[in-house]
Amino acid sequence: MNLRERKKRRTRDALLRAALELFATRGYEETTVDDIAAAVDVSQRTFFRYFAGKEETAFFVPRLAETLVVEALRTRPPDEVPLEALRRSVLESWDAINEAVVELVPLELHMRVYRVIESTPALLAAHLRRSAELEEQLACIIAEREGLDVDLDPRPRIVVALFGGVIRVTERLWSAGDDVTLDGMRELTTTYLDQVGPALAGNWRAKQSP
Amino acid sequence: MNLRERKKRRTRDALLRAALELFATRGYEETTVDDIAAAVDVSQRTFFRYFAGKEETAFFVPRLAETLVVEALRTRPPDEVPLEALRRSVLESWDAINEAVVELVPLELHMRVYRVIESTPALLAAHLRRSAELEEQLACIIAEREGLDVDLDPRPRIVVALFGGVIRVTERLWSAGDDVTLDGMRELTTTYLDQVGPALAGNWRAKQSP
DNA sequence: TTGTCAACTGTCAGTGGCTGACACTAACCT
DNA sequence: AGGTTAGTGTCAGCCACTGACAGTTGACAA
Repeated sequence: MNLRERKKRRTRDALLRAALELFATRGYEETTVDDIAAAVDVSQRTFFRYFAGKEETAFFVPRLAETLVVEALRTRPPDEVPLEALRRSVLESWDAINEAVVELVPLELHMRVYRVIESTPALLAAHLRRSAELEEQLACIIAEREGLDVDLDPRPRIVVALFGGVIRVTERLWSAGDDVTLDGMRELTTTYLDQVGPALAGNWRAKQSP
Repeated sequence: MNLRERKKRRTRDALLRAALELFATRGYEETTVDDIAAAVDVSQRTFFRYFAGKEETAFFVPRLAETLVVEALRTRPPDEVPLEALRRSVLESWDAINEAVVELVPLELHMRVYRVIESTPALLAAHLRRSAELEEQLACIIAEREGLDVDLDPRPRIVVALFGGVIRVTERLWSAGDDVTLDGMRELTTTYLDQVGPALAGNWRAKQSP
């Protein structure tokens, strides 16, 4: 790797870490791009040569995670039932994310940034849009696995929407709670997904005391 | 009603219509706040005294719709099963929205704006965030109906997430298709919701030819 | 080693969304 | 009619972001 390339990577990493650190401590809206650039001692213009916008820095890790989930689902054994394939893809991709990024952005920092994302309207909106795009990709893969046409058969999109909803709920609970380990997340996800069947079974009150 | 109040309402309505019309024809990002203000012949500053931001004008109708759905769900008979109560609330609120707003923003204009919302990343993101907030409210109401605690029992949030997912999918199909009537939407929603059960039943391939 | 090319960076000027401060006008009320 | 209050315009300024141009620094060959 070139000196040039190394230098580039170094300033990009520095910008990224500075941004995330500032977001996590001071808050997203309270952090200006000038602040981030100043913390790395480059011009504001340079920041925008590495990132398309302030937002992009906040979603660096989530972005990686998304690509890994897609990859994981693509390589799942085709005999698995859709919901099961999705669940396993997510669970297995978390390890990959952690390995790939822990040097650059420690899990603890990522957690703090995630809380900022959820509590900052503009970031939350962006997060949900990204999730929607991811779900669209996943629906297409599921449809292909099952030999269906996404535009003719609604079921792929429906399962993925349901799955995505559950994931979002668990993510929120996870980041709000105090067990911010990977195993905690795994456990939470599993129990919630197991609730899906019962939740749709109809009359809950009748089912609670049989 | 005062002369003052009438004047206020008139400029607000004028700003709203001008904004929506411009969004629908020229596009959201291609329309500046100055354009909107100029179309009504007021200063830019005045625009911001009526709307918190450019975005708010785009979501004027959706905002009304949200409050109506919440109201509808609140007054649903308590013996209905959750998914059914949700479905009926949405279906019945559409008529109310149409009545309440058709003078100010004709259905046809609203449709064009809706397509702009879906094709403009920033607006789509905002739309999804609003939906998420609405779903949170609905989950709380459902939980109350069923005598549950939203934070202890995951099922209210799960059904609402599923329901919301289906609604979003149908909305997209509806606005993309050519039957943009209310009845078309009603029909689409009904059929899609009926697919929920089968979609989760497990192995689709085995079920397709029994 | 040196000179050339290409890539990276800084500076500057400008746009668009949005806000605070202040002065001005017009509607309200007595 | 005259004082009060609400609504408006103007101006100045912040922040995210972009294009244009010039300066600097690593890459590579002669």
